[in-house]
Amino acid sequence: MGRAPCCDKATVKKGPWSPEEDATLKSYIEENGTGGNWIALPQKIGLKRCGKSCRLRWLNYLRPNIRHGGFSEEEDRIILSLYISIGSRWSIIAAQLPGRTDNDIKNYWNTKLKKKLFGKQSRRDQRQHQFMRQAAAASDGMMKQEAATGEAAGSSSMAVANYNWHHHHQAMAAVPVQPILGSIMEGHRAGDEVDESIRKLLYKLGGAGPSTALSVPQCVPPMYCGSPALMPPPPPSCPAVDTGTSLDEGGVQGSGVLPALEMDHSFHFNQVKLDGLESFFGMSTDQSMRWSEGDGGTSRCSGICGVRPCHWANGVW
DNA sequence: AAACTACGCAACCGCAAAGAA
DNA sequence: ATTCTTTGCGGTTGCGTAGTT
Repeated sequence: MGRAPCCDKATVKKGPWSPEEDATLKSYIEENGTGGNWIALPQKIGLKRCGKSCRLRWLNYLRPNIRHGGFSEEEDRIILSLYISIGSRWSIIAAQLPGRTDNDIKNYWNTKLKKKLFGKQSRRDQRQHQFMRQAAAASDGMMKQEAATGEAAGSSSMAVANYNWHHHHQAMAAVPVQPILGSIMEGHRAGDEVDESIRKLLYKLGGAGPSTALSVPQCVPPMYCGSPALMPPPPPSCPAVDTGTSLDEGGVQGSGVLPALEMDHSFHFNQVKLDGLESFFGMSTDQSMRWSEGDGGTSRCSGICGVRPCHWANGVW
């Protein structure tokens, strides 16, 4: 038995909205609000539209103070750093950019920003796409682990959503996007721009103490990225997995020193993404982790921890 | 000028979470 | 505690348009 459709697809209108439909929906909501029930709304106002479609139209287009296009450099930076930090959680990213919708940001990322950052090479683009999916899956796994275990008190998503990124990015405003990426690639030097705000955010995201320099092993199964407390014991054959290896000591491309070492946590969280970035820039992949989907959806880490390969599968090293 | 390709954006789809009954 | 409904989200698709051959 299939899933019940949210509306009668035979009678419901699809495709682009007409100005009349827009006007009907807009004027009704402005006068009466949504009534707390999107499903019932279109019938109430005589629109042959699915409730979900109405909601989407309102949120992405008709809502007051919506801005389309014309993303500023600052917005680029915000999107970039949030993407690196939390992945494709567009609604959270949108919450930091007043007037922007998640759909807009998602489209902007997919069509422009990604190319702006990574260049426009189709082969690489494909690899990147694949890598992004894997990275997102890894991030998701981690976030879900946290949610399931009550880590990151108060829910990571909410914490990020409530965080004021403008504050942080005012401090970063002088740094163009490319150099930010560059600094990440060089070992996460963010220089003096890293301020208290991001520390707080990462604390919320990862649950580490606000002044704690995290120590994380270099080879971590995707579902544990960023959650050292949840990790299984290290593989006995993995020399890099000791208790004191933090990223600035060689975690990712080596030697950079981040003033606020709490950043380690965030970057480790996204190490898989950064590894992907390395490959796009033609940097060595020898020491990059390679995530691959195991049989039956099991995530595997085929990491090469410095010297010897280690392997995580099905909950064991 | 026509055919083809790439791009950008709006909208749809399906899943999962949240809330109500 | 369970089931059902609604909402929110992220991924994907489809269409119109601009650019290229």
